[in-house]
Amino acid sequence: MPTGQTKLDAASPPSYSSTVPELAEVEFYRKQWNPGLGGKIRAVALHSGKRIFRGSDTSTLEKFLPGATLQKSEAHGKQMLFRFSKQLWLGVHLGMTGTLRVAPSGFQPGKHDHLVLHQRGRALVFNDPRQFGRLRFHQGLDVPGWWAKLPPALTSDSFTAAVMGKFLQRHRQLPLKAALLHQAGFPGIGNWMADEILWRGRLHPRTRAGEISEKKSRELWRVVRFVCREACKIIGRDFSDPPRGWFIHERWTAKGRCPRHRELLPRATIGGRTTAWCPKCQPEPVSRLRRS
DNA sequence: TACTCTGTTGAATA
DNA sequence: TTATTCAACAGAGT
Repeated sequence: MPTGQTKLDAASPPSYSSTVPELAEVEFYRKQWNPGLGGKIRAVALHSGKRIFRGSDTSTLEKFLPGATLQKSEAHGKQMLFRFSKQLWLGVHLGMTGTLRVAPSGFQPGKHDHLVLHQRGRALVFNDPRQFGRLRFHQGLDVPGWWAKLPPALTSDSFTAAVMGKFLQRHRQLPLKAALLHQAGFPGIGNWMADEILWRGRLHPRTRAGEISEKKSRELWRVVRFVCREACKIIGRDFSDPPRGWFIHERWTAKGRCPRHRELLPRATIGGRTTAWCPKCQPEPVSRLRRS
């Protein structure tokens, strides 16, 4: 191995600090099972009774999935849906610590490998130590109801500035940071993406969602689109680092500095999550200052 | 050893 | 109806 290289295989965690799956990371993990597309499931191994399967009957999964063929997969925000023959579906949410990977045949599941789909020549593995994720089994001609009801994907044509504006108005009292984390309006946005978006939009994370001007709202919409598209291109492809100059690189430690002018970034819990911002680019909203 | 921190979702509470 | 808080969980760090 060349000097200075970390020991990483193809499906290993990212080199930057976020291991938590958001929009782009989910897309990356979805593709990890691609080698199994078109392949028949020969056997299933799972940890029944684990929280990860909440709401699903694992015995029917064990009964019906063997013999079925993996046909297709899709990602939508933080959700994934795997379609099998025989009208079988597997919904996957990675939570905070979930991953998908391919292992060699004969794979022996470890403590946190809660689901293993054995195919000829390989095993499709779902691993999640903390089990904040979820596996949902569904039988039926149509996609599961929860999948059909997902809000417009942020990179799709149906996520318009008007749709976003309406959502912000409905939750006008929420700090923008909390609104961006709301999966019903911004499916796929997580903590680092929310901070990245607010920094680029030059909006303080505590700004109330209903408080921003039409113009600012439109800018925010453009930034949401940009960050989602770029992240999918960069991270979603092969888990590469976003380029220098992205806020993501600075927001992890107390020593982070604004990429624009090296201002030290304060950190606080906003919307229940650790949040970093630049006081120079993202001034505190006026209405808040008056109130306090 | 014991304690804190991590960040997602959904249930409970206000 | 919407906003806020907290439990679920496991491991790394102090």
